[in-house]
Amino acid sequence: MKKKQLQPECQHCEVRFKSVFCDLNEEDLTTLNLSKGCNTFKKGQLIFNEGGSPHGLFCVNSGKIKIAQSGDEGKEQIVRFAKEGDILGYRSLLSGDKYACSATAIDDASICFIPKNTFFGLIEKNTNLSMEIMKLLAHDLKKAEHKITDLAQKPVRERMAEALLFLKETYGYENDNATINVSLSREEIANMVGTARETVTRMLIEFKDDGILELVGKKIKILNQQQLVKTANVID
Amino acid sequence: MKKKQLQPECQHCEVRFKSVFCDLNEEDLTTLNLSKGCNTFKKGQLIFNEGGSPHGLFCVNSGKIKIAQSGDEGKEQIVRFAKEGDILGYRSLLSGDKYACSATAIDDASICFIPKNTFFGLIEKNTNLSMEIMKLLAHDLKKAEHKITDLAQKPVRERMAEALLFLKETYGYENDNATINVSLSREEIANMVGTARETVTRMLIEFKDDGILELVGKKIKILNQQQLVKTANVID
DNA sequence: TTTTTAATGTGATGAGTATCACATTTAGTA
DNA sequence: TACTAAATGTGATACTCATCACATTAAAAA
Repeated sequence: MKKKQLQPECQHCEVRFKSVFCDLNEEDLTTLNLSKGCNTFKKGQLIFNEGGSPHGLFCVNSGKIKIAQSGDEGKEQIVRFAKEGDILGYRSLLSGDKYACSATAIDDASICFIPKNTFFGLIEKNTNLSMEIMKLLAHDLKKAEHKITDLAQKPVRERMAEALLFLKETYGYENDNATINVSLSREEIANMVGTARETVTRMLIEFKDDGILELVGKKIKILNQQQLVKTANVID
Repeated sequence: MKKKQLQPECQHCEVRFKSVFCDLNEEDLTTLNLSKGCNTFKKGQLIFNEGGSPHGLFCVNSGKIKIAQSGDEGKEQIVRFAKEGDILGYRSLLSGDKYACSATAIDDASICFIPKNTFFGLIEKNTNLSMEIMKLLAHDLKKAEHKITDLAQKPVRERMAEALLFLKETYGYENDNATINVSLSREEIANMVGTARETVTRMLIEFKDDGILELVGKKIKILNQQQLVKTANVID
């Protein structure tokens, strides 16, 4: 029986090349590897909590994560998602704030933790890493501002369609090349779109009746992507 | 008669200390000064346009600027504001995209332009500058995600109150220590809050009737800040 | 399995706010 | 100054979508 590799090495990390650490040299990689720790999280488990102090950076080995903040009367608002190769907690770490969001596993996940000092040390040495982080933040900001415009101006039906396309972009398809590779509750979808759970149910059924989707439990299969794009009414 | 200083020097720039360039050394400052150009913009004038290619960074000497994108059916959505000491166009420049927003002067402005190469050169040399940019982006992202949650969950009245507090934070008061130091049309306020022009009118009158505000033309005077904060229903 | 709990579906109802149409005021221009 | 255009105010109306209440189904626990 093969021994379970609880502490994978950064030098041989498969997802590193998809990450901001893709260009690190051997020396830095060793530093990173020696100071990092790896943990597993069960589906539903909290990774970090809104209001807490960041002590480092999380680096996702595998699994799916939602990043959300609590709004009016504690209602969850999902603002981002993460997957393997993504990092978590960088926003708060860089701005020096407490966490403005919490991160929760929406699937079993394996996540490394990189202490604050190690991370800042790497940034200081490594212009390329800084650049990657800036690109990441700039990309997040673009997405966020696009979402602001959507929320302010688009009806639920369009936002719903756009959300499904976004989930497909983020997590891809299952083997059938049609089913979105993530399971979210209707409520989570609502908290992502900015609507009520009941409205999500109704919209999904509408889309199904229009022949755009097929629904099997929490799984969503896209039957007519073109129609979905049209429904989303996206310009870009 | 004193000669008009069309090309102010970075070395003696008053607003530099409020900016991301606050820690630049003399050498870098000279580089910056030699390659930069300075322009004036009239109220209403476009500084850069959504869809255009960024060739550099703008640095605001004086004036007030709105950063907006066009959403559904071309409707303007204001996503950020800028003032003296702020930089413009960094998001697109860093992510390598075309401009996702346009920037327009909402007051006569004086703005320097820093060529792309100069800026990236400075970033490469200057860890501290990178860090400042990262902080800036992280801060913007935090604000944007907060706004997402607001738009998704709060009623117009609360968002309206929050917008007024935000404008006061950004541009401060006039000499009377009560009037918000910026003039926006009702429509611009609507495009900031994510509501209709008519609703802005009604909300402002509501606030006035509640004794929270005084309205003189486009100027808004805050009479009862405490009540305004309560109305905004902000947690943080 | 049975029992319990959570998640989802469904119809009815109403609140919040957009939209429309037009009056009125303000600002810009001749 | 008068004239024109733009911005703002105002009431009526309509419509999207949240909310509530409850039925139904699925998942978890006993």
